Amino acid sequence: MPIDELAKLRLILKNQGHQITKAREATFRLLLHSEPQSLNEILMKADGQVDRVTIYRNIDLFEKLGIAHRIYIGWKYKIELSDEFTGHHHHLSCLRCGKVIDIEDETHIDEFIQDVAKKFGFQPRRHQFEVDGYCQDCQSNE
Amino acid sequence: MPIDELAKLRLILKNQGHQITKAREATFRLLLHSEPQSLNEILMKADGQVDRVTIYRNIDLFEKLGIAHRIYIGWKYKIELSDEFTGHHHHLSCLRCGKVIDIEDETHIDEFIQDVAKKFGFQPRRHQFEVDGYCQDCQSNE
DNA sequence: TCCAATTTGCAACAGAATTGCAATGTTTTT
DNA sequence: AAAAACATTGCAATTCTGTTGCAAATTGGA
Repeated sequence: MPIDELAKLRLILKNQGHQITKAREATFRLLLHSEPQSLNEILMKADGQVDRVTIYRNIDLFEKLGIAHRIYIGWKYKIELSDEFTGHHHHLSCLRCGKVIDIEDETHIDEFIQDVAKKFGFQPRRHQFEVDGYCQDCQSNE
Repeated sequence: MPIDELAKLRLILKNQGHQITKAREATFRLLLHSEPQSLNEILMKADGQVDRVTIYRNIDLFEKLGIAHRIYIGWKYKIELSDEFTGHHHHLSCLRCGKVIDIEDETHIDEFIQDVAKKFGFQPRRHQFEVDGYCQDCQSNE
């Protein structure tokens, strides 16, 4: 029984006092079940169904509501749905072919954050961890 | 006896077949002994000594040669000289006051990267790790 | 269904980064 | 040390990315 992701979206919007609109659902669908995408890729896929500006605005809103967030891969950022929809994870991104591998083990990272936070009296809120390199396929013909 | 950073720069440029120019040295000096800076901050500091475009181009070159690199803090990116000049490290950045704390212990992170890389046959080249949260001073009056 | 409030799309704008090219500076060769 | 060969710079113009103002359309609630 797959959870209805759209229902979740509607719930979040409603609970936070925002309207449920076609454009928002469409924007959400552009992100759903997809690798992290650049804004440009998203705009391409949208191709006029939803206006450029509206997509920007709705993704901003999604970020504010914690529905989506940016990750930084190589030079650029990409958008992906947030932990609630995809589970918290990090990425290995290939510098050559651009492939993105999701990685999930948090143990080491959490440990590390705890250590460091304690040392500096810092209160961590979120973290970002990205590894760039070459994927199996791209190592030979690098 | 402090290492002459400029000499190091010249060596790298020369070895890779690039010219040593006033503009490149000036651009380098803008980065030296400084917190990570936004491109804008760099352009301000440069203030016409070196042309905007030239700074863009030289920082690109520095990135390609591994002399400098971008880090992402909050939404924006900043430029800093790379490990060879500053030592590899990560950052705790305060979401409220913007303060950046450098952190250095790598043990946990390196371990983790080794584990994961092995699992996926991935060849890591560089990694990025940023923690956002609230620094000691900003926790009370958050 | 009607009204108030929010959201959307368009057009215009602003800022960041890139490109083409002539002028300049750097390196190599003699 | 001068000339030739090549790389780099600065400027103007352009492209790309993201934002703003506002009228028209859509949404949610009575």
